[in-house]
Amino acid sequence: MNPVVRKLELYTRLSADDKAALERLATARVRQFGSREDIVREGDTPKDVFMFLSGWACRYKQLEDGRRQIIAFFLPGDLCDLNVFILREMDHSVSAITPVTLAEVSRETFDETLLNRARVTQALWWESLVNAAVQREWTVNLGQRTAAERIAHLICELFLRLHSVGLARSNTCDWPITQIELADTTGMSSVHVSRTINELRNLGLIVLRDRQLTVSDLPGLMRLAMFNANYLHLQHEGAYLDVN
Amino acid sequence: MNPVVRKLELYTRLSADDKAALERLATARVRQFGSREDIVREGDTPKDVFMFLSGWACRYKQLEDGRRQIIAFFLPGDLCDLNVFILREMDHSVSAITPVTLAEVSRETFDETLLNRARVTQALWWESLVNAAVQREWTVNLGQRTAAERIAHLICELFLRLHSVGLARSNTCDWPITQIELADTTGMSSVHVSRTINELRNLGLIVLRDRQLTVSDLPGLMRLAMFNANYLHLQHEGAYLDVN
DNA sequence: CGTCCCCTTGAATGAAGTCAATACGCGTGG
DNA sequence: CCACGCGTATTGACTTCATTCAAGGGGACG
Repeated sequence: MNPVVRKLELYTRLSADDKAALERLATARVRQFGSREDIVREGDTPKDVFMFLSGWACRYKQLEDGRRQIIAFFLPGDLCDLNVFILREMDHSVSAITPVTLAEVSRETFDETLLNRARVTQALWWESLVNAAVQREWTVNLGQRTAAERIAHLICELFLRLHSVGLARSNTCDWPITQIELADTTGMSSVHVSRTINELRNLGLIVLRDRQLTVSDLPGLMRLAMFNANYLHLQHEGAYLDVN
Repeated sequence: MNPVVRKLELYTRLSADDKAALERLATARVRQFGSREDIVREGDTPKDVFMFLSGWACRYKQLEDGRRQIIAFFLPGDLCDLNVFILREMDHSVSAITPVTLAEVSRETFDETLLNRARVTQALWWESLVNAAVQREWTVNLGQRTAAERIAHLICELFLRLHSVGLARSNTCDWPITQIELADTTGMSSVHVSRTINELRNLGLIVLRDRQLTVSDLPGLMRLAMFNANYLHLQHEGAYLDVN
């Protein structure tokens, strides 16, 4: 099933018609990007909404002297800035981490298709409010948590997010990000990321190898990270669907 | 003039009628909060949109063990989460820094009044996209910048934002935040904030006393912080109004 | 006039970064 | 098939930056 539909259905019930409309949007203009390829660059004029269908991507910003901060991860089912086109110019870049498939939807198509579908519109707002909440939590993560807590927190978040779109089997999921990318995400050096991951391994919380992550002790990891899932706002109308 | 109107006019031209409508919203249900008083608390059910009319406020999150991170500042003219009511529960708190005046607008009133005012709606989206961009920039700030750069960057941002709503006279503005709050914002200890501010003073970049900030050398401060104002998206349709 | 909060400064400690060497896996091309 | 190079991960030693602890000063306010 289309991961965007799957994700929005987490929040609200969609009619068959709603789903079909979303499905059409997600199949009309599909594009592929290679691993580590830029999808949009800072300074570009924003044109389309992106619906991420497969693979991992990230938002990032780069300082003049080369320091780079990853600002967000896009997983299948995620959407990118419903209203960017209001702004004249992108203030950040988006890049593929793995090979990525996404659907581009023009502003016009997007508006026409969804404007009078109240439930879809509401679900889209929910999605973008959750994105904002995630961004806030990342601020807390960088500002207050220690190295180990930061990494642990990020792992909890991504694991739960993957779970919510069916991309984690029991306690295992893909983990395509390198330690360098993890460093650029958590604001630490890659050397220290390596040491910190080892710490988590030695605590028996995770197993990480061959780009596969196993969370051996999710409660323990959450405790260490002081992870409170409330900011993901999974307690919603459609939550009952989680069981399926 | 109402700072919300002033701010939205930065972006787009509003008709006299639009302005009057906003003015009505901003005067109907006005509330006052004392210095350091909580305005909403994590866990509350979101009800209203807030329009900040005077004073400074902040969003913050607190970890179980007491560590606190300030996530955003609200200045006069700022709005708070147009769509929060979609979410069941607040995932963060909002607190006054100085005495604060704000207008509460219920979801219904908000929708009724603005839904068919296209320019106002667009301006409100612009406002919330800029908020998101600010949040992203804070992520970069915490993740990549050094102590001095962080403080310098924050000063640049707040100074420009105050300027854009007419709350800075030439190179001076109010600076009501304590060093402890600055520490909770920049993820450092208050001791180190003190030292870092002294560093900026000694470089001749700022003068800060009696809750008044003077930016003696804005270009220098921006250079130090690697401050790029693009994320504030001030290059918009209504920018010509800045001259007045 | 005392108390509380905020700011400042010094000295000791601790966390994370840098530098550097090594190891491993993977793909490419000889 | 093996050699090579490249990107990634790991580990140790050292340095740098920021925190913590502690003490003192100053202003606001009851």
